[in-house]
Amino acid sequence: MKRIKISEVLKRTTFGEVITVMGWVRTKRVSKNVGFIALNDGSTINNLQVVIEVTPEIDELLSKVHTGASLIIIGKTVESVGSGQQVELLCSNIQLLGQANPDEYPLQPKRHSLEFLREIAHLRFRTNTFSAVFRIRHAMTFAIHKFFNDKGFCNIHTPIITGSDAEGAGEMFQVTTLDPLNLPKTEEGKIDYTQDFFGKVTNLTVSGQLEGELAAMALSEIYTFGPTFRAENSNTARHLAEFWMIEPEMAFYDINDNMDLAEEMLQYLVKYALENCREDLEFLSKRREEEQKQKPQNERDDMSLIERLEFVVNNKFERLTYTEAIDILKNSNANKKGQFAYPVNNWGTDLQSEHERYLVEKHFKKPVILTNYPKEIKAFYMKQNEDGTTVRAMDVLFPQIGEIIGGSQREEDYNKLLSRIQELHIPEKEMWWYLETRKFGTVPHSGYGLGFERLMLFITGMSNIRDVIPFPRTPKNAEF
RNA sequence: GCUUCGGUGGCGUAGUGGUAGCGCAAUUGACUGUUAAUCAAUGGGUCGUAGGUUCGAAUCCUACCCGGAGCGCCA
Repeated sequence: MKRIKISEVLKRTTFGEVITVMGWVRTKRVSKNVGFIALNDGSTINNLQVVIEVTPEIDELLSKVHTGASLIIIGKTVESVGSGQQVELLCSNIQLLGQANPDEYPLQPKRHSLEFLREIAHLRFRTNTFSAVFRIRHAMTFAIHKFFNDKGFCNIHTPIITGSDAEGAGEMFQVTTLDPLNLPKTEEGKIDYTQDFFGKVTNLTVSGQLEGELAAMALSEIYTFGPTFRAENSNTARHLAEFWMIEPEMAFYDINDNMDLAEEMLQYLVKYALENCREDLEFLSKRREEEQKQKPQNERDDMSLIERLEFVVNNKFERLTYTEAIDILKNSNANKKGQFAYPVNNWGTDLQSEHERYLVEKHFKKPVILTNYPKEIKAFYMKQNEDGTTVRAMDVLFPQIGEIIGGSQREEDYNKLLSRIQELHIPEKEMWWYLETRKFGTVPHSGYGLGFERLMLFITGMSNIRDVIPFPRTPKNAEF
């Protein structure tokens, strides 16, 4: 008989049908005449209660059924006698697919720490928290494609292996098939990469932006959604060595169009989660509330997870320039009282995490978009303003996580772009194809990068980025 | 990479010089409907690793490994 998913069974309002379900045991409670199994198949956070009338033969089988075991159950849907669920399954046949020895199976019906579950990432999908997180992750992936598709954007697959070492976004992982114990050498004694697989040095991409711009110069509005790799030795709850990034690039968009798109997209995605992942969000919201109780009063959230998501959907983001932000920070009580580890004195220095958090969480109490940063602290490809000192960059700052989006209007003027490349000693020869877009039919254009896992942190209320990607890659950790 | 806290049964932890205790989970038994059931009993630890100090080390010292938080780099 065909398997019916538990998410479907739980929606039923008519009873009496004999059906087959399959799943994993969450808990088992057996007394003399009746037993209960909470069965979960991952289709929903909720379990199906299976009711079993205990006979000697069944009792023998049930003694092998523990938390984590997999079962096929054939039974009749009945209206629940107990509270806690509407429908339950009266078991007529039970088949044990796979046992889970309780002496070895690490997930027992009790609270486990996220740190412990991270060490058993192969099994953590089976917990409520992680199944909820990864169902939401899927929904967000789908919503991103839907958002851009509905707007007529074209999804572009940019390369994962890149021959360009000038993407300008951080340390790279080298890709090579050379034997490290027997490297071919040139006459000068350097490594001879002409003998490597691609005949040159190649790396894993740190950004698909430059290639994305090429596509936007013909298709007008494109986006990428792929993995990116940074070999930075970053040890924080907000960084991964392998993460997923969404990078739209739009021809004929100026910085304001860019901000409008970023804001509309973020609100769309949060709204999509609220409308399509309600049960999982409610579970995570409660989970976070429990977690908050462990913290001192002054460090606790002022809103629940769901309230915070609703707040973002219903309020415009605050937009201001870097210069305005510096003024606010300089004149803030926090600065005057010396509460910042890095006091704000000078225009021109980059904002620290504490400053971004002050603006978002204390001053405006809503998402903030900062624009027009000093050119010295931003990338070479950003459009230079007429003042000669700032560029049309934009950072979207979110509560709890800080920078969720970084973007800019791109410099479309060939000569200005070239002189910036030369000033920063970026290998000009490597950039020939990028420069040619400004040589032939250049147009004003803009784009940004959204860190997918940072979005996931915000949506799920999880506090460590390693808990919103199935198999996190961080310094000294590539298990599984 | 820096700062800081930590590593004790499967998990969460107490124990700051005299050779380990608690809670949860597990196991067994009881219970005619439970909701991470309840009640009773039982088993389980060379205290991260290596070295040192001491009559004696989970506890003090040194080095290393691993994890958390914060910072830097950024998405």
